[in-house]
Amino acid sequence: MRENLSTQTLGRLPLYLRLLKEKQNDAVEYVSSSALANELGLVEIQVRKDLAAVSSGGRPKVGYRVSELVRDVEYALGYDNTYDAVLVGAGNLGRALLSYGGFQAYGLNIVAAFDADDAVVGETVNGKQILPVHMLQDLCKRLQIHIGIITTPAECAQSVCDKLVESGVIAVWNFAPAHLAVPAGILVKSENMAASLAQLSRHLRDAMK
Amino acid sequence: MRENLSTQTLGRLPLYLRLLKEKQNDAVEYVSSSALANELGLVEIQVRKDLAAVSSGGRPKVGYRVSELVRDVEYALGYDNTYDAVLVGAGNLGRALLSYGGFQAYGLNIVAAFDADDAVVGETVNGKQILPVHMLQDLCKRLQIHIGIITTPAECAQSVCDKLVESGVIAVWNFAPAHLAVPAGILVKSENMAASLAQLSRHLRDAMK
DNA sequence: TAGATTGTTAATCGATTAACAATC
DNA sequence: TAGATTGTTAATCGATTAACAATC
Repeated sequence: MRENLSTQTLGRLPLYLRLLKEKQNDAVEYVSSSALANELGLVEIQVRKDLAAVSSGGRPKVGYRVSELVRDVEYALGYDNTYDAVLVGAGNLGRALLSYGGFQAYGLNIVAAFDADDAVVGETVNGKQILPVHMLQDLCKRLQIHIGIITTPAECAQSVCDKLVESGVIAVWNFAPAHLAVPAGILVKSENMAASLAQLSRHLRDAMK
Repeated sequence: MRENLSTQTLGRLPLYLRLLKEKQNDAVEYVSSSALANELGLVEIQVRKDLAAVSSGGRPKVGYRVSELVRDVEYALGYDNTYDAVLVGAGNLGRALLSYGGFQAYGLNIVAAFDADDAVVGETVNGKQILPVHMLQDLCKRLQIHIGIITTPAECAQSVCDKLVESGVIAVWNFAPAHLAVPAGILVKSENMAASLAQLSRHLRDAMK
């Protein structure tokens, strides 16, 4: 059970977790690497490597204990803690994330949203108030918010990011199609839907001809 | 200008494109690899490698012609064609994607949505009708839809995917947290928000102690 | 014991980075 | 010409895969 996981391994852990919880529901006690690999479209040796990185291991001939694996994977994913977050930019995407609610399971709790547009300020989405953006910094500091979600247009993303960092945010989840520059020690994770779309488009073009 | 791009390179192309278009707006004619690298937080040699893979190249001492690069990158991304798509699962996330509208710029046109819940069937989101899911296959075949977007709960994702593939869809954009098995030749691109969240959670936990 | 399954060590593969040559 | 910038070839690095040993 190492401390440092590769980004690749970390990215596969949620897939394992979902499947493991399904097994748990079905009262399955042990699972083998080949079973997991099969259901997830991976190769078994990769599954073993990944699991070895986060868990204390399985038993030859028996496999891995599901309950143990669930616990270890959840710990590795950081889902054992819950963190408060703010969201900036209450447009379509921002509202969708506010409404979604499923993030709780991942340890993320959005406490408030902010927008620069007075027309939407004051609204409530899924029990979360949309506040004017000038209140952003004060609230982050007061509530000691450490995660910021950016769903603004690309033009505002950097300045919003700067404000968040200034107010104590150390992890930024960025949905704006912009590169964000941050000081060392701050993590920016950008969702890159354009990249996914590009893969789809190319596949289609190649398949069509 | 090769035909086969690595997934990594493909993933960076949208970042270049956004920046290049900004330059174009500002009437900048030439740009160097170091300028691009700087603004995107990359190293210049990587920028040159990426651009070499999609464009016929720049001029020493001058740099790359912005207009040429925009054209070549767009082509590489497959944004020169527009493809019709259907969306299945008109929940929070599904509606958000329907409303978003920004996908047009990436060559994606969502023509209709489907849902299993009669309560939402008949509604219109952003001019797009929500149809009952039993009409899915017929419509896909009739309109020759080749892209399917899955925003259902995880439990339904595989069966929806099967239906899409049966009806001629060859590229699937999957937002459900589930692994989808498909025949050879079909591309599944899964958005993995849980993986991003895991990175944020871990960073926070590490930073906190 | 034999066989299934995990875990470790080595080999391969691909992407990134470095060094340097080519060019305007 | 000199210097800046691109492009190519080689080295490094990390992740995946393969071979095989350990274990129940």
